[in-house]
Amino acid sequence: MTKNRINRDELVQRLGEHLLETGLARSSLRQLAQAAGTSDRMLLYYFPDKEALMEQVLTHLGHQLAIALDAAIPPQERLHPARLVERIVGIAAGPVLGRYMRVWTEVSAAAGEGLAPFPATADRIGTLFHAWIESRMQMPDPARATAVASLILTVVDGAALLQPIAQGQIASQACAELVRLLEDIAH
Amino acid sequence: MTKNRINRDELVQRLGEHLLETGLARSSLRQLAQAAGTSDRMLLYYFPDKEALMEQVLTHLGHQLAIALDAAIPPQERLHPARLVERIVGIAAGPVLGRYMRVWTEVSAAAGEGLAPFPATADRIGTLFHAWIESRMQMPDPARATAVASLILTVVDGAALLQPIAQGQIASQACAELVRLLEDIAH
DNA sequence: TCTCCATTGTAGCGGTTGCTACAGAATAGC
DNA sequence: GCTATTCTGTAGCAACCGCTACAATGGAGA
Repeated sequence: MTKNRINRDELVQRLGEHLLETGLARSSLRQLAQAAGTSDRMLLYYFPDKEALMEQVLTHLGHQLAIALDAAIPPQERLHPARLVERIVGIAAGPVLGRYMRVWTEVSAAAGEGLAPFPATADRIGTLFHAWIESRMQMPDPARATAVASLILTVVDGAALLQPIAQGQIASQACAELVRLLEDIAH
Repeated sequence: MTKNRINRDELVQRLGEHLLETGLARSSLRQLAQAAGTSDRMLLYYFPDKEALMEQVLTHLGHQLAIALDAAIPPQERLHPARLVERIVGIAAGPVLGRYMRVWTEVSAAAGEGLAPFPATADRIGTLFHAWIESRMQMPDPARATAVASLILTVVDGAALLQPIAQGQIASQACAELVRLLEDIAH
């Protein structure tokens, strides 16, 4: 039928890349367009408005996150909570999850202020991340597993938020201390 | 000498109140001015620019936070880490710290993007909060006390960030699980 | 009363924001 | 080739942003 010059999916991918690279604050329609190699006019041709654009790009980044996480720890693998935290911290220091977490803090903060479409998007991605952590955890008691997964997610997010403070010392200390505390959980 | 119609300190206080109430995102000079009962023109008479204004208002909020914390747990009191977390969570649910945490997540996220003056301000307030937690903690080993304080601060901040997700369930589960884990630390 | 200076209002600057009207270009199906 | 539809560039809208020029106000000291 139609033969788009620029594939719409590729557009979303480029926009996501720009978001990861420069953050939510520096992402006006014109800035996004320039980064993707088009014009703001075209962005509003492919998407009804900026809100819808943002939602789709963030959803795409969510899928990308899920893929990266599954690649780092395959679905059948189960880890002791302490080992899981160590692995996640290792991933979070890398280039993939590291850039993602910076954007994620901005999205969550915007969600806290109720700015559309961030509340709904943040809820989806946060829930996804939480479910992934829980699914990779080796823990007999399922209820406890949910609670521990919540703690791990909270520490990882808090660490991302505190990254710019005290040269990241507080964040890394927190992760190390969490590992120490989780060590005593029964295997 | 000069008899200011509107006291400058009261101006800072009103601006801080507006920040707590409506967040960083809805705080243009005109919006701030209206909330404080003046004009944007006057804000730029009292402050050299918006950056300086923001820095002073956030510093004021930092002092206000310190006072609220000291009032909740007096300086000579020392608590077991698990009890301390319970107390902080109780305070954070209240009207004073609750509103503050919402703004704090925005400030930290902006600091992560390097937008002036937030990196410096976030660093100061984060360090202050961390020192306060450590100072209220009863713990023989000082090095461990620093690490545990980092973990507590990280969980509290992460919980604030995750507040809008899953109706706050993840955040509250995380705090409860942290208390459980800290319970085993020697008194 | 007069002068001086801190304070304030009015108006507007140049720039950015999200978004749109309109026309032209390209590309399909026939 | 013709037409209908899809795509895209140009130009600009109204609203907002941080900030400023300029003039008026008003109270205090002389």
